Amino acid sequence: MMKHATLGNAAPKLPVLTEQNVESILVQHGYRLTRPRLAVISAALRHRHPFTAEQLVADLGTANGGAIGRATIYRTLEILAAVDVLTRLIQADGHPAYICDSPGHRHHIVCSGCGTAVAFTFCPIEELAPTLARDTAFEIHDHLLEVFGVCPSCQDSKRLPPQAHA
Amino acid sequence: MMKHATLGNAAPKLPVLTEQNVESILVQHGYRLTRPRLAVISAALRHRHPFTAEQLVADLGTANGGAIGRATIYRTLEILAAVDVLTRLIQADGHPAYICDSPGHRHHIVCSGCGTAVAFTFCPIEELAPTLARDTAFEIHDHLLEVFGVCPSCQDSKRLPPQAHA
DNA sequence: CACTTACTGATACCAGGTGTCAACAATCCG
DNA sequence: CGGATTGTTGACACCTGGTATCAGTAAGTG
Ligand SMILES: [Mn+2]
Ligand SMILES: [Mn+2]
Ligand SMILES: [Zn+2]
Ligand SMILES: [Zn+2]
Repeated sequence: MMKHATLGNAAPKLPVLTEQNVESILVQHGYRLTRPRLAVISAALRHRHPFTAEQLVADLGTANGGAIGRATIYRTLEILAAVDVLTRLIQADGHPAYICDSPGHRHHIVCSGCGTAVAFTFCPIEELAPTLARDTAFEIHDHLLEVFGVCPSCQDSKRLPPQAHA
Repeated sequence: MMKHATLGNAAPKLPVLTEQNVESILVQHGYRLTRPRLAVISAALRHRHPFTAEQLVADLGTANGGAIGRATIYRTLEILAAVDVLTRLIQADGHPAYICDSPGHRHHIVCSGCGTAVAFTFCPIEELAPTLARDTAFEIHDHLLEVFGVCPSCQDSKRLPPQAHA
Protein backbone atom coordinates (compact mmCIF):
# COMPACT_ATOMS: atom_id res chain seq x y z
CA MET A 1 0.00 0.00 0.00
CA MET A 2 1.22 3.47 -0.89
CA LYS A 3 3.72 2.62 -3.57
CA HIS A 4 3.30 5.44 -6.01
CA ALA A 5 6.71 6.95 -5.72
CA THR A 6 6.51 6.59 -9.47
CA LEU A 7 3.58 6.27 -11.80
CA GLY A 8 2.80 3.34 -13.98
CA ASN A 9 3.98 4.54 -17.33
CA ALA A 10 4.30 8.23 -17.55
CA ALA A 11 6.99 7.74 -20.19
CA PRO A 12 5.63 7.61 -23.75
CA LYS A 13 6.54 4.09 -24.81
CA LEU A 14 3.61 3.27 -27.05
CA PRO A 15 3.41 -0.28 -28.35
CA VAL A 16 2.30 1.36 -31.62
CA LEU A 17 -0.85 -0.50 -32.44
CA THR A 18 -0.95 -1.20 -36.18
CA GLU A 19 -3.98 -1.30 -38.43
CA GLN A 20 -3.56 -5.06 -38.72
CA ASN A 21 -3.68 -5.39 -34.96
CA VAL A 22 -6.88 -3.46 -34.74
CA GLU A 23 -8.43 -5.34 -37.62
CA SER A 24 -7.81 -8.69 -36.02
CA ILE A 25 -9.18 -7.42 -32.74
CA LEU A 26 -12.38 -6.40 -34.47
CA VAL A 27 -12.68 -9.77 -36.16
CA GLN A 28 -12.05 -11.56 -32.91
CA HIS A 29 -14.97 -9.65 -31.46
CA GLY A 30 -17.22 -10.64 -34.33
CA TYR A 31 -17.29 -7.36 -36.18
CA ARG A 32 -17.16 -7.20 -39.95
CA LEU A 33 -14.24 -5.54 -41.62
CA THR A 34 -15.79 -2.91 -43.80
CA ARG A 35 -14.31 -0.19 -45.93
CA PRO A 36 -15.67 2.66 -43.72
CA ARG A 37 -14.37 0.99 -40.59
CA LEU A 38 -10.94 0.57 -42.08
CA ALA A 39 -10.96 4.23 -42.97
CA VAL A 40 -11.91 5.22 -39.44
CA ILE A 41 -9.24 2.99 -37.98
CA SER A 42 -6.46 4.40 -40.07
CA ALA A 43 -7.62 7.93 -39.45
CA ALA A 44 -7.76 7.28 -35.72
CA LEU A 45 -4.33 5.67 -35.61
CA ARG A 46 -2.92 8.65 -37.45
CA HIS A 47 -3.74 10.92 -34.51
CA ARG A 48 -1.02 11.19 -31.91
CA HIS A 49 -3.17 13.27 -29.58
CA PRO A 50 -6.70 13.02 -28.30
CA PHE A 51 -9.21 13.75 -31.05
CA THR A 52 -12.94 14.28 -31.04
CA ALA A 53 -15.50 12.46 -33.11
CA GLU A 54 -16.16 15.64 -35.02
CA GLN A 55 -12.49 15.92 -35.88
CA LEU A 56 -12.64 12.52 -37.50
CA VAL A 57 -15.78 13.57 -39.27
CA ALA A 58 -13.81 16.44 -40.70
CA ASP A 59 -10.97 14.09 -41.66
CA LEU A 60 -13.24 11.63 -43.39
CA GLY A 61 -16.27 13.69 -44.30
CA THR A 62 -17.55 14.55 -47.74
CA ALA A 63 -14.82 17.19 -47.89
CA ASN A 64 -12.10 14.58 -48.45
CA GLY A 65 -12.42 11.68 -50.85
CA GLY A 66 -13.70 9.44 -48.09
CA ALA A 67 -17.26 10.51 -47.53
CA ILE A 68 -17.82 8.25 -44.57
CA GLY A 69 -21.16 8.96 -42.91
CA ARG A 70 -21.20 10.79 -39.65
CA ALA A 71 -23.24 8.13 -37.92
CA THR A 72 -20.79 5.49 -39.02
CA ILE A 73 -17.89 7.39 -37.57
CA TYR A 74 -19.61 7.77 -34.24
CA ARG A 75 -20.58 4.11 -34.24
CA THR A 76 -17.11 2.94 -35.10
CA LEU A 77 -15.46 5.04 -32.44
CA GLU A 78 -17.83 3.57 -29.91
CA ILE A 79 -16.87 0.10 -31.03
CA LEU A 80 -13.17 0.85 -30.92
CA ALA A 81 -13.56 2.14 -27.40
CA ALA A 82 -15.60 -0.90 -26.38
CA VAL A 83 -12.86 -3.14 -27.71
CA ASP A 84 -10.29 -1.09 -25.82
CA VAL A 85 -8.40 0.06 -28.87
CA LEU A 86 -9.34 3.62 -28.03
CA THR A 87 -9.89 5.25 -24.67
CA ARG A 88 -12.59 7.83 -24.27
CA LEU A 89 -11.59 10.72 -22.11
CA ILE A 90 -13.19 13.98 -21.09
CA GLN A 91 -11.51 17.16 -22.16
CA ALA A 92 -11.24 20.24 -20.00
CA ASP A 93 -14.10 21.77 -21.97
CA GLY A 94 -16.24 18.83 -20.91
CA HIS A 95 -16.44 17.22 -24.32
CA PRO A 96 -15.36 13.66 -24.93
CA ALA A 97 -12.34 12.76 -27.00
CA TYR A 98 -10.61 9.56 -27.97
CA ILE A 99 -7.03 8.59 -27.65
CA CYS A 100 -5.22 5.54 -28.83
CA ASP A 101 -3.04 4.03 -26.18
CA SER A 102 -2.27 0.66 -24.73
CA PRO A 103 -5.27 -1.13 -23.25
CA GLY A 104 -6.32 -1.21 -19.64
CA HIS A 105 -7.51 1.19 -16.98
CA ARG A 106 -5.88 4.58 -17.52
CA HIS A 107 -6.22 8.19 -16.72
CA HIS A 108 -4.68 11.09 -18.55
CA ILE A 109 -3.10 14.39 -17.92
CA VAL A 110 -3.96 16.60 -20.83
CA CYS A 111 -2.25 19.79 -21.91
CA SER A 112 -4.70 22.63 -22.34
CA GLY A 113 -2.26 24.28 -24.69
CA CYS A 114 -1.58 21.70 -27.36
CA GLY A 115 -3.72 18.72 -26.42
CA THR A 116 -0.86 16.38 -25.67
CA ALA A 117 -2.00 13.68 -23.29
CA VAL A 118 0.11 11.50 -21.10
CA ALA A 119 -1.51 8.41 -19.68
CA PHE A 120 -0.84 7.01 -16.28
CA THR A 121 -1.89 3.69 -14.88
CA PHE A 122 -1.87 4.58 -11.24
CA CYS A 123 -5.46 5.05 -10.12
CA PRO A 124 -5.92 6.91 -6.87
CA ILE A 125 -9.51 5.78 -6.67
CA GLU A 126 -8.50 2.21 -6.12
CA GLU A 127 -6.90 3.25 -2.91
CA LEU A 128 -9.76 5.50 -1.95
CA ALA A 129 -12.66 3.24 -2.86
CA PRO A 130 -12.77 1.00 0.23
CA THR A 131 -12.82 3.92 2.63
CA LEU A 132 -15.33 5.73 0.53
CA ALA A 133 -17.55 2.68 0.30
CA ARG A 134 -17.39 2.15 4.04
CA ASP A 135 -18.09 5.76 4.93
CA THR A 136 -20.93 6.26 2.50
CA ALA A 137 -22.34 2.72 2.29
CA PHE A 138 -22.37 3.18 -1.48
CA GLU A 139 -21.49 0.39 -3.84
CA ILE A 140 -18.81 1.91 -6.04
CA HIS A 141 -19.05 1.04 -9.71
CA ASP A 142 -17.12 3.53 -11.72
CA HIS A 143 -15.29 6.81 -11.70
CA LEU A 144 -14.17 9.64 -13.86
CA LEU A 145 -10.75 11.19 -13.44
CA GLU A 146 -8.91 13.57 -15.70
CA VAL A 147 -6.07 15.89 -14.89
CA PHE A 148 -5.53 19.11 -16.78
CA GLY A 149 -2.39 21.17 -17.07
CA VAL A 150 0.29 22.48 -19.37
CA CYS A 151 2.95 20.32 -20.96
CA PRO A 152 6.65 21.20 -20.81
CA SER A 153 6.87 22.55 -24.33
CA CYS A 154 3.77 24.71 -23.92
CA GLN A 155 5.26 26.04 -20.70
CA ASP A 156 8.28 27.14 -22.71
CA SER A 157 6.30 28.85 -25.44
CA LYS A 158 4.34 30.75 -22.85
CA ARG A 159 7.57 32.20 -21.58
CA LEU A 160 8.25 33.86 -24.93
CA PRO A 161 7.33 37.55 -25.31
CA PRO A 162 3.85 37.95 -26.81
CA GLN A 163 3.89 38.22 -30.60
CA ALA A 164 2.57 41.26 -32.41
CA HIS A 165 -0.90 39.81 -32.99
CA ALA A 166 0.50 37.15 -35.40
CA MET B 1 0.63 12.43 4.71
CA MET B 2 -1.75 9.55 4.15
CA LYS B 3 -4.39 10.30 6.71
CA HIS B 4 -7.56 9.32 4.95
CA ALA B 5 -8.72 6.65 7.31
CA THR B 6 -11.87 8.70 7.14
CA LEU B 7 -13.18 11.17 4.63
CA GLY B 8 -13.81 14.82 5.18
CA ASN B 9 -17.55 14.85 5.51
CA ALA B 10 -19.22 11.85 4.09
CA ALA B 11 -22.05 12.33 6.57
CA PRO B 12 -24.89 14.48 5.26
CA LYS B 13 -24.74 17.43 7.65
CA LEU B 14 -25.79 20.22 5.35
CA PRO B 15 -25.60 23.73 6.74
CA VAL B 16 -28.84 24.31 4.85
CA LEU B 17 -28.14 27.44 2.91
CA THR B 18 -31.19 29.68 2.96
CA GLU B 19 -32.45 31.96 0.26
CA GLN B 20 -31.43 34.95 2.37
CA ASN B 21 -27.92 33.60 2.60
CA VAL B 22 -27.64 33.25 -1.11
CA GLU B 23 -29.14 36.64 -1.74
CA SER B 24 -26.62 38.36 0.46
CA ILE B 25 -23.81 36.45 -1.19
CA LEU B 26 -24.94 37.69 -4.57
CA VAL B 27 -25.17 41.26 -3.34
CA GLN B 28 -21.73 41.01 -1.79
CA HIS B 29 -20.41 40.02 -5.17
CA GLY B 30 -22.08 42.97 -6.82
CA TYR B 31 -24.92 41.17 -8.54
CA ARG B 32 -28.37 42.63 -8.72
CA LEU B 33 -31.20 40.88 -6.99
CA THR B 34 -33.75 40.39 -9.68
CA ARG B 35 -37.04 38.56 -9.76
CA PRO B 36 -35.78 35.88 -12.18
CA ARG B 37 -32.69 35.27 -10.10
CA LEU B 38 -34.70 34.90 -6.93
CA ALA B 39 -36.84 32.35 -8.72
CA VAL B 40 -33.82 30.40 -9.85
CA ILE B 41 -32.34 30.48 -6.39
CA SER B 42 -35.41 29.15 -4.69
CA ALA B 43 -35.88 26.50 -7.35
CA ALA B 44 -32.27 25.45 -6.97
CA LEU B 45 -32.43 25.31 -3.19
CA ARG B 46 -35.52 23.17 -3.44
CA HIS B 47 -33.53 20.38 -5.09
CA ARG B 48 -31.95 17.97 -2.67
CA HIS B 49 -30.12 16.09 -5.42
CA PRO B 50 -28.03 17.14 -8.38
CA PHE B 51 -30.12 18.78 -11.06
CA THR B 52 -29.40 19.84 -14.59
CA ALA B 53 -29.95 23.25 -16.09
CA GLU B 54 -32.68 21.81 -18.26
CA GLN B 55 -34.45 20.48 -15.20
CA LEU B 56 -34.61 23.99 -13.82
CA VAL B 57 -35.80 25.20 -17.17
CA ALA B 58 -38.64 22.74 -16.84
CA ASP B 59 -39.34 23.90 -13.29
CA LEU B 60 -39.43 27.56 -14.22
CA GLY B 61 -40.26 27.53 -17.91
CA THR B 62 -43.35 28.86 -19.61
CA ALA B 63 -45.14 25.72 -18.44
CA ASN B 64 -45.35 26.97 -14.85
CA GLY B 65 -46.33 30.48 -13.87
CA GLY B 66 -42.71 31.58 -13.84
CA ALA B 67 -41.72 31.88 -17.46
CA ILE B 68 -38.09 32.63 -16.75
CA GLY B 69 -36.04 32.69 -19.92
CA ARG B 70 -33.78 29.78 -20.68
CA ALA B 71 -30.75 31.97 -21.13
CA THR B 72 -31.33 33.59 -17.78
CA ILE B 73 -31.47 30.25 -16.05
CA TYR B 74 -28.20 29.16 -17.60
CA ARG B 75 -26.61 32.47 -16.74
CA THR B 76 -27.80 32.41 -13.17
CA LEU B 77 -26.61 28.88 -12.57
CA GLU B 78 -23.22 29.89 -13.85
CA ILE B 79 -23.16 32.78 -11.43
CA LEU B 80 -24.25 30.66 -8.51
CA ALA B 81 -21.48 28.20 -9.30
CA ALA B 82 -18.95 31.01 -9.64
CA VAL B 83 -19.99 32.30 -6.23
CA ASP B 84 -19.69 28.78 -4.84
CA VAL B 85 -23.30 28.44 -3.84
CA LEU B 86 -23.62 25.59 -6.32
CA THR B 87 -21.08 23.04 -7.39
CA ARG B 88 -21.02 21.88 -10.96
CA LEU B 89 -20.42 18.17 -11.32
CA ILE B 90 -20.34 15.74 -14.17
CA GLN B 91 -22.92 12.99 -14.23
CA ALA B 92 -22.22 9.45 -15.30
CA ASP B 93 -23.81 10.22 -18.66
CA GLY B 94 -21.21 12.93 -19.10
CA HIS B 95 -23.58 15.84 -18.72
CA PRO B 96 -23.11 18.56 -16.16
CA ALA B 97 -25.36 19.02 -13.18
CA TYR B 98 -25.46 21.33 -10.20
CA ILE B 99 -25.69 20.53 -6.56
CA CYS B 100 -26.05 22.77 -3.60
CA ASP B 101 -23.62 21.94 -0.85
CA SER B 102 -21.22 23.71 1.43
CA PRO B 103 -18.50 25.66 -0.34
CA GLY B 104 -14.97 24.56 -1.12
CA HIS B 105 -13.22 21.92 -3.16
CA ARG B 106 -15.36 18.81 -3.26
CA HIS B 107 -15.94 15.66 -5.18
CA HIS B 108 -19.06 13.56 -5.22
CA ILE B 109 -20.14 10.01 -5.27
CA VAL B 110 -23.38 9.87 -7.17
CA CYS B 111 -25.98 7.12 -7.15
CA SER B 112 -26.85 5.97 -10.64
CA GLY B 113 -30.18 4.74 -9.31
CA CYS B 114 -31.72 7.77 -7.66
CA GLY B 115 -29.24 10.57 -8.19
CA THR B 116 -28.36 11.01 -4.55
CA ALA B 117 -24.92 12.56 -4.25
CA VAL B 118 -22.64 12.52 -1.26
CA ALA B 119 -19.80 14.99 -1.24
CA PHE B 120 -16.38 14.33 0.14
CA THR B 121 -13.62 16.78 0.78
CA PHE B 122 -10.71 14.41 0.55
CA CYS B 123 -9.05 14.94 -2.81
CA PRO B 124 -6.73 12.15 -3.91
CA ILE B 125 -5.26 14.36 -6.60
CA GLU B 126 -3.65 16.60 -4.07
CA GLU B 127 -1.55 13.69 -2.95
CA LEU B 128 -0.89 12.54 -6.49
CA ALA B 129 -0.13 15.87 -8.10
CA PRO B 130 3.51 16.31 -7.05
CA THR B 131 4.53 12.89 -8.31
CA LEU B 132 2.54 13.35 -11.46
CA ALA B 133 4.07 16.75 -12.08
CA ARG B 134 7.56 15.44 -11.54
CA ASP B 135 7.12 12.38 -13.74
CA THR B 136 5.44 14.19 -16.60
CA ALA B 137 6.95 17.67 -16.26
CA PHE B 138 3.44 19.03 -16.68
CA GLU B 139 2.20 22.01 -14.74
CA ILE B 140 -0.97 20.76 -13.13
CA HIS B 141 -3.85 23.21 -13.11
CA ASP B 142 -7.06 21.37 -12.59
CA HIS B 143 -8.77 18.02 -12.43
CA LEU B 144 -12.06 16.30 -12.79
CA LEU B 145 -13.10 13.54 -10.43
CA GLU B 146 -16.45 11.92 -9.96
CA VAL B 147 -17.30 8.58 -8.44
CA PHE B 148 -20.33 6.63 -9.51
CA GLY B 149 -22.14 3.88 -7.66
CA VAL B 150 -25.33 2.82 -5.97
CA CYS B 151 -26.56 4.24 -2.71
CA PRO B 152 -27.67 2.05 0.20
CA SER B 153 -31.37 2.45 -0.37
CA CYS B 154 -31.08 1.73 -4.07
CA GLN B 155 -29.08 -1.35 -3.20
CA ASP B 156 -31.99 -2.53 -1.08
CA SER B 157 -34.60 -1.96 -3.72
CA LYS B 158 -32.53 -3.90 -6.21
CA ARG B 159 -32.64 -6.87 -3.88
CA LEU B 160 -36.43 -7.03 -4.08
CA PRO B 161 -37.95 -9.54 -6.51
CA PRO B 162 -38.65 -7.85 -9.85
CA GLN B 163 -42.12 -6.34 -10.00
CA ALA B 164 -44.63 -7.38 -12.66
CA HIS B 165 -43.69 -4.55 -15.02
CA ALA B 166 -45.11 -1.91 -12.62
C1' DC C 1 -38.13 60.32 -8.87
C1' DA C 2 -35.27 59.99 -12.60
C1' DC C 3 -31.03 57.95 -14.40
C1' DT C 4 -27.68 54.56 -15.26
C1' DT C 5 -26.56 50.30 -16.25
C1' DA C 6 -27.10 45.54 -15.32
C1' DC C 7 -30.09 42.31 -16.59
C1' DT C 8 -33.77 39.91 -19.26
C1' DG C 9 -35.76 36.93 -22.68
C1' DA C 10 -37.47 36.12 -27.48
C1' DT C 11 -35.33 34.58 -31.25
C1' DA C 12 -32.30 32.51 -33.97
C1' DC C 13 -28.60 29.74 -34.13
C1' DC C 14 -25.14 26.30 -33.16
C1' DA C 15 -22.57 21.82 -32.06
C1' DG C 16 -22.68 17.37 -31.01
C1' DG C 17 -25.13 13.43 -31.16
C1' DT C 18 -29.05 9.87 -32.06
C1' DG C 19 -33.01 7.10 -34.50
C1' DT C 20 -34.73 5.45 -38.85
C1' DC C 21 -34.68 2.66 -42.59
C1' DA C 22 -34.03 1.38 -47.41
C1' DA C 23 -29.92 0.20 -49.93
C1' DC C 24 -25.70 -2.21 -49.61
C1' DA C 25 -21.84 -5.38 -49.03
C1' DA C 26 -19.02 -8.72 -45.87
C1' DT C 27 -19.07 -13.14 -44.82
C1' DC C 28 -20.77 -17.76 -45.10
C1' DC C 29 -21.92 -21.79 -47.33
C1' DG C 30 -23.18 -25.04 -50.78
C1' DC D 1 -17.79 -19.40 -57.61
C1' DG D 2 -22.61 -17.30 -56.96
C1' DG D 3 -26.30 -16.68 -54.09
C1' DA D 4 -28.40 -16.05 -49.33
C1' DT D 5 -27.94 -13.98 -44.86
C1' DT D 6 -27.42 -10.49 -41.98
C1' DG D 7 -24.47 -6.93 -40.20
C1' DT D 8 -23.48 -2.40 -41.76
C1' DT D 9 -24.04 1.97 -44.09
C1' DG D 10 -25.34 6.80 -44.66
C1' DA D 11 -28.76 10.34 -45.96
C1' DC D 12 -31.99 12.50 -43.39
C1' DA D 13 -34.62 14.30 -40.03
C1' DC D 14 -34.52 15.22 -35.51
C1' DC D 15 -33.05 16.18 -30.81
C1' DT D 16 -30.72 18.19 -26.58
C1' DG D 17 -27.98 21.33 -24.43
C1' DG D 18 -26.08 25.54 -24.85
C1' DT D 19 -24.77 30.35 -26.81
C1' DA D 20 -24.93 35.13 -29.37
C1' DT D 21 -27.74 39.04 -30.15
C1' DC D 22 -30.02 42.94 -28.94
C1' DA D 23 -34.04 45.83 -28.11
C1' DG D 24 -36.60 46.41 -24.03
C1' DT D 25 -36.92 46.34 -18.87
C1' DA D 26 -36.20 47.11 -14.15
C1' DA D 27 -32.76 47.08 -10.18
C1' DG D 28 -30.14 50.11 -7.66
C1' DT D 29 -28.52 54.82 -6.54
C1' DG D 30 -28.65 59.56 -5.05
MN1 LIG E 1 -9.15 5.05 -12.13
MN1 LIG F 1 -9.97 17.26 -6.17
ZN1 LIG G 1 1.10 21.36 -24.54
ZN1 LIG H 1 -29.72 5.71 -5.00
